[in-house]
Amino acid sequence: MARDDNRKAAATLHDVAREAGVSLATASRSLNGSTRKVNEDYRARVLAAAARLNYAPNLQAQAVAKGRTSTVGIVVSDITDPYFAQIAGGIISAAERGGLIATIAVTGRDPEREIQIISALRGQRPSGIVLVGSRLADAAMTARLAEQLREFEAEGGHPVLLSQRGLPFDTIAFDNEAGARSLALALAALGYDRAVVLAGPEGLLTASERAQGFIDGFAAAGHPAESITVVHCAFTRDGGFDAMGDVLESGHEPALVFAVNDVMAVGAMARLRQAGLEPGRDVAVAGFDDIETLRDVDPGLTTVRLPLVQGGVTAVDLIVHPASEQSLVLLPGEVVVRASTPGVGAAAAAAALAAEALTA
Amino acid sequence: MARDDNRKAAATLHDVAREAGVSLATASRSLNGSTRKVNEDYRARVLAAAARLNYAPNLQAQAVAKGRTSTVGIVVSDITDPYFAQIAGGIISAAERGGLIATIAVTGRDPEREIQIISALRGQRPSGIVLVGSRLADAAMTARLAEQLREFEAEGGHPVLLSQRGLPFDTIAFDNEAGARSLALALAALGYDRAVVLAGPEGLLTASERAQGFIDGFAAAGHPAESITVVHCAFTRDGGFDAMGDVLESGHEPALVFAVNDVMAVGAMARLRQAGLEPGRDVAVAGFDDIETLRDVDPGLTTVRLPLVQGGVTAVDLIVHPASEQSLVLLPGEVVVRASTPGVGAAAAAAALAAEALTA
DNA sequence: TTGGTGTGGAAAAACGATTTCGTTGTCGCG
DNA sequence: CGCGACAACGAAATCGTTTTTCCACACCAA
Repeated sequence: MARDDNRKAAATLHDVAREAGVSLATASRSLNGSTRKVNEDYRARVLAAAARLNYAPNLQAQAVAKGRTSTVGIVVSDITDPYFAQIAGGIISAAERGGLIATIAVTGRDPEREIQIISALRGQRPSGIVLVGSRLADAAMTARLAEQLREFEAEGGHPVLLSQRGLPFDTIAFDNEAGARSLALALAALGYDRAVVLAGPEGLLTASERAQGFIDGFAAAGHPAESITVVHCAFTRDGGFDAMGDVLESGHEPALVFAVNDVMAVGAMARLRQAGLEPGRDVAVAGFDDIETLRDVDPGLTTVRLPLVQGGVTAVDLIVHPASEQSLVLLPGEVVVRASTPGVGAAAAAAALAAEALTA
Repeated sequence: MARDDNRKAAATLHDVAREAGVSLATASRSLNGSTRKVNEDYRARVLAAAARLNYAPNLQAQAVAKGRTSTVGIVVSDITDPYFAQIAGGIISAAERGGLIATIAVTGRDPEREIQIISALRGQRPSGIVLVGSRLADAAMTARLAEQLREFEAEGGHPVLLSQRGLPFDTIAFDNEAGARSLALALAALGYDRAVVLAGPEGLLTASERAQGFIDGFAAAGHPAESITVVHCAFTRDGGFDAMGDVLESGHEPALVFAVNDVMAVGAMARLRQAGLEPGRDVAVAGFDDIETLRDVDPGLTTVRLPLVQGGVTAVDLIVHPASEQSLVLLPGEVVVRASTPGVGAAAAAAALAAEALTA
């Protein structure tokens, strides 16, 4: 049979009211929370009628009547990237817990598209928008984006920036700089005194914060800037892979490679293996993020664990319970040392000894 | 300053019309497609006014007026699982290309919650719902779910099932059985004649299809059912890890382990290492899905590549261009042999030789 | 000039909810 | 018995759109 037969319109509140023999207003009041009370008999009648008709309130109509929706818009660069997936997971589950519907859009890392998306999202009149991902150091673009967000805010919406600082809105950021600095200190303590930094694209704030933090940490440990070689590349697995290739082809075989995110680190490890070098033995590798899916790579990847899910949850919190003033939440990372950076020389021996003691 | 100062309501179509000095109808007709034509001068005036006021049409109101939205609802078990993330990525990008907004909800693998979500989603009046994830072999639950989906369809919505067969709606499925069978044949050709199957939870269709396909393939290669040990476990990384642990603790050290998805396979590999066994050398391991993020694990994981993104894209296609009859799309997988299953004995030597020839 | 036709614009009626406000009914108290 | 207070119901206004209806006008052919 063809499929648009026996199409029946969805039951409306009107239908429910008629079925229950009450007025529209009463039906509305009994079905959806209202400040006013309604007689228990009536409420029961309405609920029964609604169940009988399989009634589901038309959210769009509710939204028009109330002037606002219970939706939160999520904007990410790429949902297949586990970094964004984990953050989005936190946002979605927190939203559902708070009775909000999550809407999601992906920018593909295109700032122009990002602005379009925000503009389109405004039409949805969501109660909040969570914009996650890094900002490029492009002043003109940033200004246009800020303009859209300001407009959204003026209309009563609540924009939250996640993992990107510097715009005048509620912001949740991971402390990339401090995390990278701690990581550098930890690695220096393991005896590393030179490093190659796969630094991601120039102008991408998240990436440059991490690179800079690492350089600072190394400096604090007494290693001058010259001990570090910075290589720029895409912020992706392939970026790490290719950049590692460039380094190797330049004849350089580094003792330590720091990739500014885990996905890049994995790419770099793959490239090392392709060159016959074993990560963790011939070349130490460290990453950033502590992506869950990558916790089982071998050798275990030294990295900085970020509370990604918590970041998402906090963002929704800010939307549901807005503070009276603009807030900035800075979430710290935590260094996790694993087998990919075993250490060198005396420091390595000491570290191994400590590990031994720990297991015993 | 406190933040709800100078809140100005969003510009409405009414405002635009007044600003442009035309009627509401004219404004509507010039901004959104309509059958009737409008004078070019007027249209220009309206467009200019809209831009000036930074007008974004209220989608809820449009939806109420038109009786339908241009939204597609996505329902997944867990967005942080890369399997779902990749599918969702395909859906979202295809939706955006088609001018649809994507809404997303996660069930956390709870069938009860899944039904709730569908019901709530109906209230959004989306043009389509893509339900991705496996069905449990629970007849009562399935019937209730089908009831909700039927209702949604009757209201003019378009439900699509992705990666789960057997319900009377448009369906896109991956050919788990054939994929697993091919994998088993390939592994048998490599000389493996016994295997442990980490089979996921009992009653989860995707998992059991893969397990059964593998058993069939092994049988087709001449190895009887007794050559396979089936162990049930959760469909997650930890499930694979724990099940592998159980196997090892039972004193069994298998030559080949087939985990019914990649994430489980990675868990199993981690557990093997913990027991001092090197995957790919001491124990061969195979997975299923060919998750992108896991393509760089070492040793490379033998698996079956599924066109996950394409599955998502196809689902949206079915929503945008509905066929007149119910359709079933079966997407095939492709066996990818990597270093985690090097082969045994003469077969291994032959395989290595062939590989050699290929590189030369 | 007249009648038909095609095109554009203004006004009003949906759409499906919420919410305001007026009406009715009940109860307690003197 | 009458009055006021209070609770709860229902009619109608409202939200921001689309869509229909109807009117005005220009153009064309006879």
